[in-house]
Amino acid sequence: MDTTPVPTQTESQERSEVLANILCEEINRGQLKPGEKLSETAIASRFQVSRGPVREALRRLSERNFVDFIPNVGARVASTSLTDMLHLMEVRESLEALAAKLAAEKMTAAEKSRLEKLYANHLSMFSRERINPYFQSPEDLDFHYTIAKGSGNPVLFKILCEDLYPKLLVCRSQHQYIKGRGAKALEEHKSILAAINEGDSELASIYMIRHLQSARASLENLIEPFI
Amino acid sequence: MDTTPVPTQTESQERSEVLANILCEEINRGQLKPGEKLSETAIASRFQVSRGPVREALRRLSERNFVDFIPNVGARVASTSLTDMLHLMEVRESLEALAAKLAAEKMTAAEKSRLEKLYANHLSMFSRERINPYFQSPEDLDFHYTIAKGSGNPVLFKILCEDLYPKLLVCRSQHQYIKGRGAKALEEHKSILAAINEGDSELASIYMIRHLQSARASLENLIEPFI
DNA sequence: ATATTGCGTATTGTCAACAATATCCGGTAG
DNA sequence: CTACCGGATATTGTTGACAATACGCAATAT
Repeated sequence: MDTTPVPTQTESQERSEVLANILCEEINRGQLKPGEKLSETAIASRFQVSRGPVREALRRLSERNFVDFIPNVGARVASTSLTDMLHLMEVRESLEALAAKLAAEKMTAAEKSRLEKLYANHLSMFSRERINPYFQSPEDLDFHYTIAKGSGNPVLFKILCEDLYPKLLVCRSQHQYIKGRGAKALEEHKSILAAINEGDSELASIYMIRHLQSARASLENLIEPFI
Repeated sequence: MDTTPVPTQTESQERSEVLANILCEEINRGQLKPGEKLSETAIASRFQVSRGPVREALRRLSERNFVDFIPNVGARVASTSLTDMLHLMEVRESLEALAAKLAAEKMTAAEKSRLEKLYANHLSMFSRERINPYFQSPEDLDFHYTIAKGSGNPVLFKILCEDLYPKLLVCRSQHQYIKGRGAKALEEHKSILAAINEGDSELASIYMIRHLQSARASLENLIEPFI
C-alpha cells in the first residue's frame, strides 16, 4: 500500500465520509484494482481507525456502486465492463438532453456567462497544448456539470453529477478509455453553448444528444468485436 | 409506536437491511412523519437491537434520500415538497421515454406476453371495481417496472425502480396525492403496449412521454397557485 | 484421482461502554 | 424584557470485545 496516512481527526466531517472519499479516489487511480477484496480489518489497521467507520465507508461506496457488497462475505472493488459503460452513456444521453433543454430555458444571465467563461478557458487551454485529450477530462465534465446545475432540477443534478459522472470516471480509468477527440468535442460544446445562450431549448437538447451520441458510438464500435 | 417487533434473527439477511426496510415502510405509511427525528437509541430499544445496525440502516436510508442526515446531529425523515415531486416526474419522463424505446427494440416474446398479461389483469381489475384509483397504484407501477426491466439496461432499471419509484411513492403518501385518472391511464397503457408489441420504438417512446406528461401537468397545476 | 466431509482459521455481524459533540435551560448582564 | 453566556444533559461518533458465518485445507471414502 502506498501511503499509510494517519487517522483524520473528527473535524466537521465524519471519519467514514473521509474514508469513503479516500477509497473512492484510490479506486479511480487504479491503486485498488477491480475485484480486489476490501478487508475491513486491513483497511482499519491501515488508517489506524476502528472497523466501525470502515464499515460505514464501505456501505456508502456500495450504495454508490463503487464496491460490490455481499453479506457475511465482504466488499470487493466493483469491476465495470465496457457494456456497463455503454449503459451508463445511454442513460446519460437522455438525462443530459433534458438538462440542456432546461438549462436553455432557465439559466440566469450570471450562469450563462459563467458557462461561456468556462468554454473560453477550455478553448485557450486546448489551443496551447494540442495533445491534451479534452474529452471526458475533468474540464470536459465541468462543462456538463455546469449545465446540469443550470437545469434547476436537483434530482437531475444529483443523478448526473453524483451518480453517473463518478461512475463513468471509474469505468474510464478501469479501461484506459481515452479518446483523443478533443477538437471535435470543443466544437460540439460551442454549438450547445450558443443554443443555451439564445434560450433555444430544442436546439440545445439536439446538440447535446449528438455530442454524446458520437461518444457512445465509438464505444459501441469498441464493444462490437467482442460479441 | 404501533408495534414493537422482536429483533429479527440473523437469517441470510443483515439486520440493518431488515431495519431499513421496516423504517422505509413506516415512512411510506405515514407512521413516521416528515421532519420527525429518528433517534438511534429510540429505534434501537424499540427493536431491541444495538445502535450499530440502526446506524447502518439510517445511513442506507440517507443514501436513498428517505432521511436527511446531518453529522453530529442525526437523522430526520426527509420531507418532500410538491416541487420535489415535480422534479422527480421531470426526470422520470426522460428516462421512461428511453425505457419504452429500448423495450420496443429489445423485449423478448416472453417478456412481451408477460406485459400483455399484466395489462389484461389490470383491465379486468379496473372494470370490476371502478372506484379503484389505478394511477400510481402498485399495479400501475408494475406496468412501468416491467418496461424498465425490458429495456435491458440495468443502470436505467436501477435508477427508475430503486431510486425514482420508491421516492415518488413517499412523495405521494406525504401529500395524499391520489388522482382518479385510472381509466385514462389504462387507455394510455394500451397504446404503449401496442407500440412495444409491434417493435415501434419511436411510437412507444412518444406514447410514454404523453402518458407521463399528463400526470406531470396536473401536478404543475397543483403547484402553480402557491407561487 | 476426484469428490466430499469435517475442523481450524479468518472475516464479518453485533454488542455495550467510552469520547466528543450538540442541545437545552437557567442565570446574568445590559 | 431581551440577549448572551455556561454548565448539565442527551445524542451521536468511535472503540474494542464477543458471536456467528464463511473460507481453506487436510483426511477419508468412492
